[in-house]
Amino acid sequence: MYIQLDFESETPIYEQLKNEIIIGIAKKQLVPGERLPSVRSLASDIGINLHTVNKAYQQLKQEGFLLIHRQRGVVVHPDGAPKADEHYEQKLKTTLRPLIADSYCRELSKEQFRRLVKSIYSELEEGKKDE
Amino acid sequence: MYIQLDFESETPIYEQLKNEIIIGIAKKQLVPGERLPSVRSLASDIGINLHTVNKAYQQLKQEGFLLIHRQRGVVVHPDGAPKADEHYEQKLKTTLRPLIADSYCRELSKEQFRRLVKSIYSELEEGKKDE
Amino acid sequence: MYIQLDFESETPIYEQLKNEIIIGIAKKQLVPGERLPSVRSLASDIGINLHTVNKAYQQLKQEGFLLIHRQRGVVVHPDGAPKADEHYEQKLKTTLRPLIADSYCRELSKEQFRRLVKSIYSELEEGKKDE
Amino acid sequence: MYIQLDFESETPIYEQLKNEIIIGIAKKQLVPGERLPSVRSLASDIGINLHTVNKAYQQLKQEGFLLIHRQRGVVVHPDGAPKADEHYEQKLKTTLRPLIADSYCRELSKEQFRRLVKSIYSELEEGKKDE
DNA sequence: GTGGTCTAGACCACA
DNA sequence: GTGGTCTAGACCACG
Repeated sequence: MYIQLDFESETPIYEQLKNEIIIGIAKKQLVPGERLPSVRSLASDIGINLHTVNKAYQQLKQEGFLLIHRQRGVVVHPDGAPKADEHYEQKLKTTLRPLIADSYCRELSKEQFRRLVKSIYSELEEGKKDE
Repeated sequence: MYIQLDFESETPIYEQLKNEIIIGIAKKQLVPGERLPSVRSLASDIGINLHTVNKAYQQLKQEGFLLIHRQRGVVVHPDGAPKADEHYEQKLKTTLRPLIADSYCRELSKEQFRRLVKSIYSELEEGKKDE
Repeated sequence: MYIQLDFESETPIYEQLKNEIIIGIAKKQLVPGERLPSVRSLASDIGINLHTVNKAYQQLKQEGFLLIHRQRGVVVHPDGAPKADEHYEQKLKTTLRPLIADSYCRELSKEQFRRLVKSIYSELEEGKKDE
Repeated sequence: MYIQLDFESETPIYEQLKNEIIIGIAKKQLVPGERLPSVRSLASDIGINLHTVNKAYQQLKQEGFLLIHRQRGVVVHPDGAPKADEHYEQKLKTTLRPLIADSYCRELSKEQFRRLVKSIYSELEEGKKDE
């Protein structure tokens, strides 16, 4: 699994890292129960700070994506991530609204938006092969 | 036009304000050429600092949504926002990917996602009435 | 003589107006001794504030481009503008330096810059015809 | 690299600072990838407010001269500034026109102007030595 | 009265 | 220690 970070991005590195891991899980490149590199080794692999990796891991644990065992280290949560509920949908909607409003102002058509979303789903579902 | 801000949110106030304005433009509650409140009056209306409003205005000007007219003050750009191009779509895709991956992990179905997007488009298109 | 103002420009209107008049003089569309419209009429023609026109006229008088008679009104200075001296050249250089540095960083070649300057001189010298 | 500001000037401090940095880049006293002082240290060095420095940095980032790197701080953009295009040339011409018209009225000869421009190019190209 | 500039000082997120 | 955000208050240029 490749982890691509952009050090010039507005998005904090730990956020980017979280995203990459979540995408990895969505693509099934990381499967439930699978072990992730240790904080230390991942940090040195990517060339970032220990604390940064740790922050990403901790938050993903908090959100139910990862489990952190004392012995077995960090693993993808065997039961999968918590399921989307009403509250989750509302939050997602609040995030999506400004993005869609912006694209709407720029005259990106509904159809174009739909295609864009579809292409992302394809990426995720075809993802296993890219590993 | 109502502007609702969440002062507890992680999202900076000026970002929320930018979003509200963009949504207002998308809903056609703010029309091209229309004048926006002065930084001072809007700031005191919302109960925030004028510099915060100014930052939002400046960035929206920079992005092509607003114009600073020497006689009419701050106005919605008469020509509308810059049109979406290939680069814009790529940026949007990069923003959307982690959101979709996350919802995918949480087993939010494609159909549910589609409905969510559709409901946002409805909001925007019906928006004029809410004014 | 056409006066084109951009109300969205960073440049103050009175500055733009001054520039237009100076360009008019350079192009000999305005000749020494020629009378300019009154503050009042020019202001209403262009659709700007009296004070704005007045400010432009006053500064041009200060700089030696115009004469303001009580009876004859505002006229182009019969003796022409004050000649460039060493101090003037230094000031010009200070203004030009950042412009050239900027274009230099953007890899605009010396030759391109030279052509650009030349095209402006041509405009000025051919200007009489455009009147 | 020396930064000389004139606190009495009409030109805003942040503008002067931007100009100094651009000149520094043109002179290759600041090279692509090189790190700039932090807003705080530069501000205290020059004796101005950190927000003023920040404004200059932000605008230069926006214009493509600088990059904010999460690890290395503020750096000169590794790819150099964006290249001059047709639009840039037009903008430059608009800026140059009044300057040239003014000097033309004051009977500064084309040749004198040419020499002045040339001397600025020399400054820039010899600049490395002045460091 | 409008936006633009500048200062000062505080708190926070990030790495 | 870095930049990012927010507040507060002052002065000025512009129209």
